[in-house]
Amino acid sequence: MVTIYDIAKKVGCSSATVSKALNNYPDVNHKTRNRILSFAKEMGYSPNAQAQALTKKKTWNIGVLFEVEATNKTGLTHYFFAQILESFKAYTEEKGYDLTFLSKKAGNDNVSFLQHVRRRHFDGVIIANFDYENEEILELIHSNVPIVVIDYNYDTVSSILSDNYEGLKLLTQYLIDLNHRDIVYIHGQHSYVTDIRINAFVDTLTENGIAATKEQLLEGLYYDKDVTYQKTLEVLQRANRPTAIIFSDDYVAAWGVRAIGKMGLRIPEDVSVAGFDGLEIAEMITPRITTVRQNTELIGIQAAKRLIDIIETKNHSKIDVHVGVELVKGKSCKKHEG
Amino acid sequence: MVTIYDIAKKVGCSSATVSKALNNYPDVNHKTRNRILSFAKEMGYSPNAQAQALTKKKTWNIGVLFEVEATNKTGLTHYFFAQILESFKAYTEEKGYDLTFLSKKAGNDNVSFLQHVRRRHFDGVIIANFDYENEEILELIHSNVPIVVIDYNYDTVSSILSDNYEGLKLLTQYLIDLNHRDIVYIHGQHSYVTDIRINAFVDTLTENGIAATKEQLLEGLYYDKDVTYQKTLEVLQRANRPTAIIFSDDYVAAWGVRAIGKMGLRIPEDVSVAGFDGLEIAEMITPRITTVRQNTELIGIQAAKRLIDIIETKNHSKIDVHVGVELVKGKSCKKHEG
DNA sequence: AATATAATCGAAATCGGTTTCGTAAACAAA
DNA sequence: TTTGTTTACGAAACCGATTTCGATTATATT
Repeated sequence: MVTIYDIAKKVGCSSATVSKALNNYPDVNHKTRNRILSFAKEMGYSPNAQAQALTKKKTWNIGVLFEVEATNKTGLTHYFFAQILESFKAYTEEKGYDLTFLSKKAGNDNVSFLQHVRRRHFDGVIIANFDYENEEILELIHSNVPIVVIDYNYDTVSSILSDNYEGLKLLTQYLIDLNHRDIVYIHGQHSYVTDIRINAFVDTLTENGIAATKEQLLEGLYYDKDVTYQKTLEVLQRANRPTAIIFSDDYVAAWGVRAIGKMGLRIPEDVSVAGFDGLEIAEMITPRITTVRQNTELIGIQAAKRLIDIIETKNHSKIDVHVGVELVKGKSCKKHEG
Repeated sequence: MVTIYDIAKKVGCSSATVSKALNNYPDVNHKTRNRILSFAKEMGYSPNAQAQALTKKKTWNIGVLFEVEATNKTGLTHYFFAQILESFKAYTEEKGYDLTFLSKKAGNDNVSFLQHVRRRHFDGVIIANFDYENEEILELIHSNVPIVVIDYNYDTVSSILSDNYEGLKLLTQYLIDLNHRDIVYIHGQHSYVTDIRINAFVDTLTENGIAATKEQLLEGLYYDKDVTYQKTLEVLQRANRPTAIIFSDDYVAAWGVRAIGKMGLRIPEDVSVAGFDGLEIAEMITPRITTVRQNTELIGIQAAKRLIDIIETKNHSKIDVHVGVELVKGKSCKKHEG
């Protein structure tokens, strides 16, 4: 590897001058600078990022914590989070930051997430994780590391969230407008976002003069097809079958559709179905599933912007960004005649 | 941040001794070592990865080049490659390596992929990219950086590949056994893998005494729903409609199914359909699509193993790993009566 | 007791950069 | 001509580790 010392030797100057020339310091003669620059190019010089990080206190590296435990869909293959990460990545890369996954191993030893961050000296960390109350996550959250969180809300950390209340309100109102009264919401496991959605669901029913019953809420698991399949069968076998089912997300909705078919029921003639997230899958299934699209691209960009802002201004203050959602009508809901 | 110098001061020894204690050198007294270790823990010491990388010539960092250009599904959201990356990530992390995406920006300046690698001093690089003949990729390939490539074959670089020949042979033979003679293969853009698959398709037809015609091969684009949709309509409007269509992958097959439905044709009664890759989508679609499952988990693991082996043994010799495939029968193919 | 050997430690060089500060030379102002 | 300013450069300290090698002390051997 070519170093600034190699260049200095060739040019006949000191390493300090080479460094200055490469970093556009004003106190380098024009001719000297040009000689240095052309030699650097000719010799194929690349600055050593580790050495630079040591002196400047900046690694141009962002840690990514995208772990989805408690489900069968992990991190990268999680349709929803993968989209967010994709968009986040595009923005941060454009700004010159590299993305590195946060793991619990570093070389030969086991480390906590925070320790990992301290070792690699990430400039910041982006978190999108289901298990938000995990101790190691909390340790990170309470550290002084620049952090942005997606889909959760901590007291002190900036977060990016879709307008989930609006989302479930739109969906519920849409079904009510289609004359549905007996709507079941198979929601995901409890979390900040889930609670908001449940509130929106119940509020909207209430606002429309419909008394919400306990039977209308069923706890499932986000992105878990098996649990959802069971819960769906359970609901369908009830004496008074609901006329509409809202699933926690599009992925499980797609499997719910299968369960409904298994029972010999038609969608939307016998049961109306809705999902959440706005995954492409919702479009691919027959019938196309009505859903609420979360703007994953914007979520990723906003998260990136906020994080880079924290990093570069050192202003850690909590700023939450809310991203709008959109009702996407498929072919899975129909006016209830009854 | 706590450094070894801080610890040395507290303990009353030199930084050299601290370093040795932390690295299990034999020439440190038992009591001294324990004092150092307990102080290190108490003070919350984390070694500085940059400083370590500078002296040891190892970053414990692997560069990831997962870019899928020329399609609408980019990197992370590419169902197939996301699965591979997920598995690759699990294995490499277990071995202590961190994964960092390779980009074309580093801090404030634009760099080539190779320059990026030189800056960050990645221990190795994993490549899974459609545009394998891209100049910057070739520059990387021809460098001395430890590299493993997925889904392509270079003269000098180790690669991991599914047995694509076997895959398309299984599929074609399956359709022939179902009495299909007029089978159209809407394959992906030309590449190492595509050519193998086409050969397998043609060979299998020939082996069964069926003369392959030009009309049976149509060039589409992997993971591009629009192109596929058009090509599918084109095929269906032919005077002599094929009885079976093999799509380049499950994703486009799912959209092909839609096109077929649009034409008022039934699957599998009017047309049999098959995909490739073994994506979950193939199972979610109605009818379930017959496909060839690529073992993404094994591909990821093998790639990780090979790369780490190159890194740790410094033996760059080209070793190719072939991963078996499996025919997965759905409900999209039916015996042709005619 | 004298010598050989083992155990323990630290000074110093090194990795590849950045940045401060002092200085010499060149130029301008008095 | 003397003084004051720029301009251009480099020595040296520093970032946070690792590692070699020499020195000192303690222990074992004869």
